[in-house]
This record gives sequence, structure tokens and C-alpha cells, in this order.
Amino acid sequence: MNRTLLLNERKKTLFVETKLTAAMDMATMNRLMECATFANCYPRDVVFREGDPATHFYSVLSGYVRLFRQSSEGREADIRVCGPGDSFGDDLIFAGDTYEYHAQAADKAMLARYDLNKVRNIAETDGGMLARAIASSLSGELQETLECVANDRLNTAVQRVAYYLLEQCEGQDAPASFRLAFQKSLLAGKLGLAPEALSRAFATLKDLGVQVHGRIIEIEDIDALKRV
Amino acid sequence: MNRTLLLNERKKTLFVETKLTAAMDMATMNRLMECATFANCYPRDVVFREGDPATHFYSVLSGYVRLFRQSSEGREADIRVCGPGDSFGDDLIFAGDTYEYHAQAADKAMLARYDLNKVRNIAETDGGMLARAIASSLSGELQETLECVANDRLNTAVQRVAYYLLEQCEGQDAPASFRLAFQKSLLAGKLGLAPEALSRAFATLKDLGVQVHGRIIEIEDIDALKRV
DNA sequence: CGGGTGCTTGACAGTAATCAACTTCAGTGG
DNA sequence: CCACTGAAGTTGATTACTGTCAAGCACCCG
Repeated sequence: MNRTLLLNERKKTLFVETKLTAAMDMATMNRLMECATFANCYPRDVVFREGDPATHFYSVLSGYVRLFRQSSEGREADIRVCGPGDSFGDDLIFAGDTYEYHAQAADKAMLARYDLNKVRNIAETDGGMLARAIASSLSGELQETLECVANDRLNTAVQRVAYYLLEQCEGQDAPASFRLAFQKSLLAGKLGLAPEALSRAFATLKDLGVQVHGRIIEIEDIDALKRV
Repeated sequence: MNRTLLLNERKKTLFVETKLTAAMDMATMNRLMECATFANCYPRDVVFREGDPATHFYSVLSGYVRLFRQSSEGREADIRVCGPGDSFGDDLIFAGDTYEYHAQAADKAMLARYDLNKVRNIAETDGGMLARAIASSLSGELQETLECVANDRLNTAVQRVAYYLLEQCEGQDAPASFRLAFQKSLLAGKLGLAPEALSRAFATLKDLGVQVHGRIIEIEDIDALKRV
């Protein structure tokens, strides 16, 4: 088995594990695969820009991609961070024809890249299998984004960080320990914070038994965090 | 023609003009109509609560419904305001089984109420027409919600208010004039502001030629607003 | 060892939430 | 028709939070 073939097998595995394809039957998945090409991205690579005509949507196979908007003065605000299994740009399959945000790799990333028109054609003619899978994926994204709005509006920086840490150590008993999936600056953006604010939030949480060593987080008392 | 029939005709018209049904063929629309009942709500009526088992989703035929989350201390944050033509709870058709937010009428409102299981059945068996319509609706909601996150994170209170006013007088020449679609307290919630903050934002905009008389807004210089 | 990058810390300013008092307005009933 | 009531909106004073700027630290890699 040569190296290319190995790589293709890995791609295929990751492709199958995507949220979009997870609940799909084989036939639909194969049809979808026909619309896909694959792309490797390096950190800071631009996937697409706000305002570009929309030609593809994407699934993240590995690594992370950040979606963000820019203000007129050039300030950036992240609106979503996509990790392995997430899709983005899929909101354009059934609505819209230009990207409404920037997408940039935040890490070495592998992406599946779907031709929008081909996918639209399949979704029109396959009896609804693909449309249902896409609708399901969109539902998840919508719920996540609504959650984000509520989180931003209801909780302070420290609360948002505490909440994020709790999500990450779900299922673990105290003392829990894990490694942040990405850089702190990206986490700050995901939580709607300046990097300095994230740093300060960690400092505040130190008093509640949260130890931070680089990307390694140790949580002594999970219940204390829940009370923040 | 008796009164009930008239009312039904009005319902039907509003039903057809819904975003969900707008691009639908007749057959699909009729099938969907079979899943619907109608409900009249009075201001502050609760449509459903966060955590309730999900049995229906809704379209707004007239009036307004606010969707909100509550913090542990009971503070409320609006995550979306639905007006005529909007749907809510439709994120549960293909994912999830409990409501993830509260829904409350913010005005006298008429709602179409769709049985989730019936809709799911149709979406499985109609060849994809309904699934595509739902996916399209979800796409719009997702785009709107992402826009909201970006708006919250990038813009100040005054900028968000100015932006909202500009949206409302789209197409009008200066001096533009219109009536707010709903109470200021609800607008404040929609923009992620306390009512006091909205009031102060209006006060600031007065200097830029925005006159506020109750719900009537007059804008002397549209370009000045765009520069905020 | 230099030099970049990412992160942290301090000082400060700006923005918006909160609380409280007051005004306006609409609807109600005498 | 007018006085009363309660809700909605405004304004002021204060506080809390977070963004920004600037400086310094830590780590990684050539």
C-alpha cells in the first residue's frame, strides 16, 4: 500500500466521521463524496473571504478553522470555531450566493471541499436523503450559535471560561485534567474575549483550583467551577 | 361568508406568506397544512419553556414572539425576536427533543403550530421537498444568528441601534420616517441591551438628526447614521 | 544565543449594567 | 370628562466589566 493510498484511507475515515455524514446511508455518502475534493491548509491560510462568490462549502477533517467578521475599522470578531467533524459554508447550499464571513485555518488543517452546485443537484434528485442530512447539520449549528448568543449576553468572561472548561472535562471525575484543543488566543476569540481577558479569567479561576500550565488544564474541584 | 371562514382565509394567506412556505409547491404546502393548528396568543403568553419536551414547532402569522434564555439567577437574555413569516422551534425537526429556550408572545400574536412528528413523517416520505424547504429556512435563521453574534461582538450599543434603524428604512430617501414594529423594551432585548441603554443610544443619536416620538422615528440624514 | 511568537500583567479608559427616582402615557372607572 | 393607576420609558449616579495600550516574560526553533 503506497503512501497516497494510506492518506486516502485516512481521509475517507475522517470524512465518514463528519457530523454531516454520520447518520447517512452509504449511497448518499458515496454521492456526496463525488462532490468532494480535499485540501490541506497551513495556519493562517485563508479558505475564503467575506463577499467572495460562494462556490464550495467545507467539512473539517482535522485541525481548526475560524470563521470571523471584520468591522469597518478592521477589528476582527470570531463567530465560530470549527473543529474535526464540523461543516461551514453549508448555510449557502439552500440560501445565498456569497460568503458572509471570512474563513481562515487556525492550525494545520485538512478540509473536505464540496462543490455547491453539484451538492444542490444531488439534493434535488436523491429523494431527500441529502437534504435531511444537511438540515440536521444546520439545526445543530443553529442551536450552537443560539447558545453562543445567550452565553455572550448572560455570562461574564469568567463564567464563560468556567463553562467552557466544564464542557471539556465532561464525564471526568475531579481532579480532571486535559489539554486545550487549540491556542489560547483562538479560545479567547471563540468565547468573544480579547486574549488579555482570557488570561485574566484564568488568573481569577486559579483561586478556585484551576491550574493552567501552558495548554494543560487541571481542575481540582468541578463543583466549585459550576458555582461560578 | 361567515366570520369563521373569513378568519380561515386570513390565516391561509398569512400561512402562505411564511418564509417556510414561500418557495414551496402547492402539494407540499397542503401536506404541511395538514400538520398545522392555529393559536392566538396574548401578550406575555408562554408558548413553551426551556426544557419542555418538544412536540411542535411554530410559524408566526402576525405579532411577535421573543425567544430567550434565563441565567441561574433568573436574568433573561433574548436570543431572537420572531415576527410575521418567521419560524421557531424548527431547529428541533431533525435534531433534539426538548426546547432549548423559552418562547413568549410579545404582543397579540397568531401562530401556526406544527406537529413535529407529523412533519418528520412527511419529510421522510415526500421525496425531499419539505426537507429542502426546512433546510432553506434553517439556513436563513443560522445566517441571521451568526450576524447577531458578529454584531454583538463588533459594535457598540449606539452602532447597533443605528444599524437597526438603517435596516428599517431601507429603500427610503432621507428624510426617512417609520414606526417601530414593537415596543422599545423588546427592541432593547433584540439588540442585547438593557432598556436604559437603548434609551441612551437614542439620546446620542438625537445629535445626528434622529428624532424619536414614541414609536415614530424620523431620520434626517441617512448617510450620517451610516458613518456612526 | 538571538529573535520571534504567544502569553501575561499592569494601568487606564470606555462601555454598558444596575439601581433609583422621575416623567409620560394609555387605559380604566368614577 | 377627568382623576387615578400601572406600565413603559427616561435620566442620573454609580459600579462592574472588559477592551486597549504598553511593557515584560516564557518558550521554541533555528
